[in-house]
Amino acid sequence: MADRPDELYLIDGNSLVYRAFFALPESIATSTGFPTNAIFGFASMLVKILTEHGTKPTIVVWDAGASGRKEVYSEYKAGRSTRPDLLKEQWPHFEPLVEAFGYANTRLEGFEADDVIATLAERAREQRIPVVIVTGDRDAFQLIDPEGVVSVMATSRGITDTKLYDHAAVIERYGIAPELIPDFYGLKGDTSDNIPGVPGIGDKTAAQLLQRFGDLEGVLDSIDEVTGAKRKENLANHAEDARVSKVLATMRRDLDVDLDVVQAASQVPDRSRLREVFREFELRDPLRRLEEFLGADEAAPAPVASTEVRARVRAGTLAGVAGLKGEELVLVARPPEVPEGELLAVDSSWRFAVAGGEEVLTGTIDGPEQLVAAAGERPIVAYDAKALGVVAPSIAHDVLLGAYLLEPARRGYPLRELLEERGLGAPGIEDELAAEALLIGELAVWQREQIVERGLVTVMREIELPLIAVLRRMEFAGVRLNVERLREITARVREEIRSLEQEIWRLAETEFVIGSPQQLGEILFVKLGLSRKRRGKTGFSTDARVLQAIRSEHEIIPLIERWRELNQLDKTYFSVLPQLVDSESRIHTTFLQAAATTGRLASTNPNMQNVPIRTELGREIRGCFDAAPGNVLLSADYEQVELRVLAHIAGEPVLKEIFVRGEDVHTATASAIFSTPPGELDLGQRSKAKMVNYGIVYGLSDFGLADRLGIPREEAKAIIDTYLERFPAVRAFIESTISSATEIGHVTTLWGRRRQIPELKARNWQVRTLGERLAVNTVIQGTAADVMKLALVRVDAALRDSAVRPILTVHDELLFEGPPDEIESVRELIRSEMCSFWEHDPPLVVEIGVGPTWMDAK
DNA sequence: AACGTCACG
DNA sequence: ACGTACGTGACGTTA
Repeated sequence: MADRPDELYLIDGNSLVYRAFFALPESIATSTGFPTNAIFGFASMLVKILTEHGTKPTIVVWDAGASGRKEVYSEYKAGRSTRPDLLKEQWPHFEPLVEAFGYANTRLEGFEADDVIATLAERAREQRIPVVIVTGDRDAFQLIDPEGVVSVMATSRGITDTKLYDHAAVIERYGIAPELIPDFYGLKGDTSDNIPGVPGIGDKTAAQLLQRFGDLEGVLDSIDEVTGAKRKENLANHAEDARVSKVLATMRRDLDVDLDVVQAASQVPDRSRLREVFREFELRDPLRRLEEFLGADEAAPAPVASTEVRARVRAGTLAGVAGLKGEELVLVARPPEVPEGELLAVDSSWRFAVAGGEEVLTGTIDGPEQLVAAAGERPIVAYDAKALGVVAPSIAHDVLLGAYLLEPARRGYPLRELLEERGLGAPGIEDELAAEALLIGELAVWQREQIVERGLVTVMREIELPLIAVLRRMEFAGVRLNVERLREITARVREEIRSLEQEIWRLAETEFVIGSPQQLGEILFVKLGLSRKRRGKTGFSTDARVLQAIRSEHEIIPLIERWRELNQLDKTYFSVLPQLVDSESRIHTTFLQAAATTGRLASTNPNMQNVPIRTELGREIRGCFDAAPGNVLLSADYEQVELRVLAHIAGEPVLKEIFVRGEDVHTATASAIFSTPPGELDLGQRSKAKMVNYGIVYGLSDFGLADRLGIPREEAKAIIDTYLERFPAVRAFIESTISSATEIGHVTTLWGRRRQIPELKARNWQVRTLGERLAVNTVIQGTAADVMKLALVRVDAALRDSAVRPILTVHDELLFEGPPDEIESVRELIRSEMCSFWEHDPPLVVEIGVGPTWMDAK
């Protein structure tokens, strides 16, 4: 924090404001409805810089023209939509905000902020004053110098996500030095500024060409040596475009800016004005962080909570709402079926609406704690209650989950869409949130009827609703990542990637982009003439199966396979996970409860459900997820849930028997279908049987099985026929599932979760057979999902008084963390909670492992 | 935005 | 006559 005191911050105002505006939902607004998304994002950014780097001399630069670029290229920034109205309204408020921070605003008529910043940075650099440029525009990287005087803080995904780039970081990210950034954009273009570049050249190719030929002119001079006929042609035809693009992307450092960088920048924040502005725009979270930073030495600020409602009909208070004063109530028509006092809606900026009696109270609060206090014991009806970030005491209904249970095959469930479909429009209330609350209420009423009608009450009440809080706690707990260990592996792997890359290029006799399936296909199947297998829409397939098939034809293949494996791990884990850890080195995924059509959960940002395990290196990555000091991990896996579910639902005696006896199911299946005693089977037969077992679950066909096993279709058909003969109840199950689904249009799981299967009605054979597979698979996979979700709810409840907590679920596995002795003492409790609700034949079996890391626990 | 590829269950 | 195993999410390339 207290690094170099005299670091100068140069902020590209336009860039950050635009980013904030487009990155944040338009629904962010004050309680009077004034849009504040850009203000919120911009302020958050400034607060972040302030709290993380301290009070620094800062200049915010604004656009005041196009720096003559339009004359160079008339289409410059064409196609960029004019400033939206919602942003226009916010525009007058940025500069006063900057002033309140004590920062200087500046602009130069006729020029873009970019060039002013470049000029100021250049001046500072000459005086060897360290500069940090804050912007969302990547072309600013060209200003970074090798001496480490000028660096760039770039916003990434969101708005407060930033990364600091120095000379080395740019090379690492782009493969070229900062000085070459204009050349780089000259080649690849920049869609956001409508800079054309050369068609067909993206990041990778541009970097590679520059590495090879030095700079843009070098590339254009050596077009003959460039690989690929099309690329050659494009370069030749668009050489002039590239030159113009480079000029457009080059920042001017020689403007006549009348400003003393040191003097202008050094001001003190005006605390009371800051508070005033933040309060005016109801920027609660940023204000809280700001207050923390400014310190408690000053007089305690007034509470932020406030309520304001336009359509005031009568005044009153709502008992039990803590921390709120001076509310005004709106009288509205409440849907009579919504029980009194249910809290109806909260949005992401902590505005809320409560239906109480015949009133709806709207207002704003500070955050989660206050919401829980305000809700008290009253049940909540919300849209995506988990996303509120609070573990609410009682959730009566969630319209997101309701929509999901009613139509699990949909892609998404945006609230607007759900309301629109029900014909729920504006109810004539001015306050938007109050209106939304009522609409959600009405939607909830309708959904509840439908849920009853379709037999979904159990799934909703016993599974999905109780699960919300459990998932929220797991997300909140997170999983610890041993960053040190991960870094060691990273270094090793990147080294290997580099040498593989060299070797691959050497064998190919050209430096191509290995990660481009198109270029790789060209090399393998045209240049090297290896056997072509499948084709995709755009060219030859080069996927793992194809490579496997032609592995012996050329020594380059194994290298490519290895490169793919390593490169994927590098990009997906090594370069991402360290960015995601919190201050305690923990990673927090988000579980998606309304995503998978079968009823399974999904996980995102990061996806913790596809962390590698099957390869050696994959296991090493799992080994990086460990328990906090003084704790261990416990992993509890259901053994063969899906096949057990199949055995139960189909009522298949032979399959049940296998499980009851505790035999290896694949070996036993092999013995049955090959009519061979288990002891005389070879490994190939077991793995064939395994394929068949999975195939059954997925809705197999002879064609698919033959393809996977690499055997003739007749043989595959024979295997399947024998299987279905030996397990006749499975055949009956498949047939009856399909015929009933065709008749009634849907299938259900053991707990009543339901999926509509319109595919079965399709005229197209391909779609119809897909429907048949979906029908069978959904019953099995969906029931297994029910099992896991129920287990989670039960185990979580059983562990309420324990120091052991669930932290992850991966379809048939649960991961827990806790002190070793406690872990031992709850081990059997976990097992029994996971199995005892399933009083069926065959029983469920759980395998438990304990260890310091996720890998050891498996 | 579409496609290809690949990680998991 | 058709030419596929089910369910996810993340990443890179290319258009």
